[in-house]
Amino acid sequence: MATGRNHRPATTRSRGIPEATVARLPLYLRALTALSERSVPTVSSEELAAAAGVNSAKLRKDFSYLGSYGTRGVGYDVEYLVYQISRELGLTQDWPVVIVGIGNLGAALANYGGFASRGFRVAALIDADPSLTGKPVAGIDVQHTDQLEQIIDESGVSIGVIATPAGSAQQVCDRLVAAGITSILNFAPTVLSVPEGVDVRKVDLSIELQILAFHEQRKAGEEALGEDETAPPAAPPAAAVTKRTEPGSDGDRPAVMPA
Amino acid sequence: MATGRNHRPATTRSRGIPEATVARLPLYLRALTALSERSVPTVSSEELAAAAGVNSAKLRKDFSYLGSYGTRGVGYDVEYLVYQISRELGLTQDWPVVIVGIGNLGAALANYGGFASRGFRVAALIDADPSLTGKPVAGIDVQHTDQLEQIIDESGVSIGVIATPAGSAQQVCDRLVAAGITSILNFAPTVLSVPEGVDVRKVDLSIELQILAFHEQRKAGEEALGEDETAPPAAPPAAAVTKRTEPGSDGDRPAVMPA
DNA sequence: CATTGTGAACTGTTTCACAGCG
DNA sequence: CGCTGTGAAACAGTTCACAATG
Repeated sequence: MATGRNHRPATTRSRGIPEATVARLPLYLRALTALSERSVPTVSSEELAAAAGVNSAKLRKDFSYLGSYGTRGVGYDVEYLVYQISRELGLTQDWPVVIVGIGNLGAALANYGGFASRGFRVAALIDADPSLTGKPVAGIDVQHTDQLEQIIDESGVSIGVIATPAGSAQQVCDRLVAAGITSILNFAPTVLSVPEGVDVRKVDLSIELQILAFHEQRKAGEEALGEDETAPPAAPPAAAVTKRTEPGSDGDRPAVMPA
Repeated sequence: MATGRNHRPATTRSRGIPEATVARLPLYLRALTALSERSVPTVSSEELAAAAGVNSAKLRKDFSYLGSYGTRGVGYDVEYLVYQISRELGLTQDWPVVIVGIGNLGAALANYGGFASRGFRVAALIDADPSLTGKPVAGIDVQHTDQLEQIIDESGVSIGVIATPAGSAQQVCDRLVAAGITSILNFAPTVLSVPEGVDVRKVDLSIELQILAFHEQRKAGEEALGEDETAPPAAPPAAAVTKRTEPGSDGDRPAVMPA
């Protein structure tokens, strides 16, 4: 899900390039990089699409927003495309990143290799726990939250990663924003509110699992419907007992379509 | 990003409920749970929407797919909605999960609290490194990959989390699927291919950062325009010249710096 | 009479299908 | 001829705006 904004026009065709396309560029880039390493000179939309896990029409449409970088009858020049997409994504420059919250997750992120691979560089690690201060994680000394503003100011970071507990996320976010950060990757399970102009993307394990559970449940229900799953506990709308759009007399029973 | 399928009809209105809506249910559930803990009895679409970070029309539309659970002039009964959404998401049942790849990330996931909170239970931890076998992580002994099939068979797990290096992800995926797993949450930076009927969702740090970098770059470019941006900096498709690793002395010049 | 529930309009995304071109 | 690039059609998701109603 592309968050980025909270309300606002939302999907605003960034710079002519649709959000959905932007979200796929990194995927293409990864596939292209692999081809490049194998010294494959050109690739067709069909092949590249397969490698990236999308269909070829979508890929061609996506590339068409970047310009006409292919050669009809031949395909795309791998190196050239790698460069164009990198440039488009802004990966030809260095992006220092600060990670706040060096718990299990924060440490894992700091150690994550793919991090450094594409122009991203961990510029600082920050945590509120004084016992961590000065300790090295992934080769970088953890600094104390008190220094947050100063660190951001000095390192010129514009991307912040929040890996703190949910309870402190908004506070950390506010400080990051006040200090000049304009892009945030949030791993804390909370909705962050930020001022206009600041982008937030979130990664939420528990949400992903819940979505999987939803589909998993459907699969189970399909093969053996007539299931009664869990009891019909829950109280009805309580108070005025309200009605029940009532799709079936037994009320609760899920399954049946909403019709 | 809502993957789930690789090709296929994609967004298939699951059980009448649009994918986009399903993806937001966990968000509503979280906000509702917080209200419930504060013993708030009812909530309006406006209030709940604000807490979940969406707009109220969207929220009402989303809820309308679940049924008519609100009361006009009043709002929604918090407890009742919590139950209905939980049931819809399949969270009224227990979902054992197996995590494969107990490196920094896998360990962080195993320790992640929000994991257990909503019906998800770490049933087993698996890693290919023999030196980890038998060692406890988050209170659970790591088991060796050799046991994978047996573990899955015995624990009746249907959701698998892949936190291995990219190189082994597809292989692990294949084994999980062969052993009966039908939902996979993939943290490895690779496109997994799975047979029809298996859901895959991916969480990819580096992709999220690249998307942020794209927007960040635009912001930088905006404030200092006068930029020609569309300029044909890099080399043209290089008809037959191919290779370009060399972007050109000046062609390189990326946008201004983000400061 | 505040607030839900929802048709209808709209905006964004995907897919189709084929003209254009190397 | 093969493959790209792209209008146009189809589809999905969001927002509007208001009638229905507890």
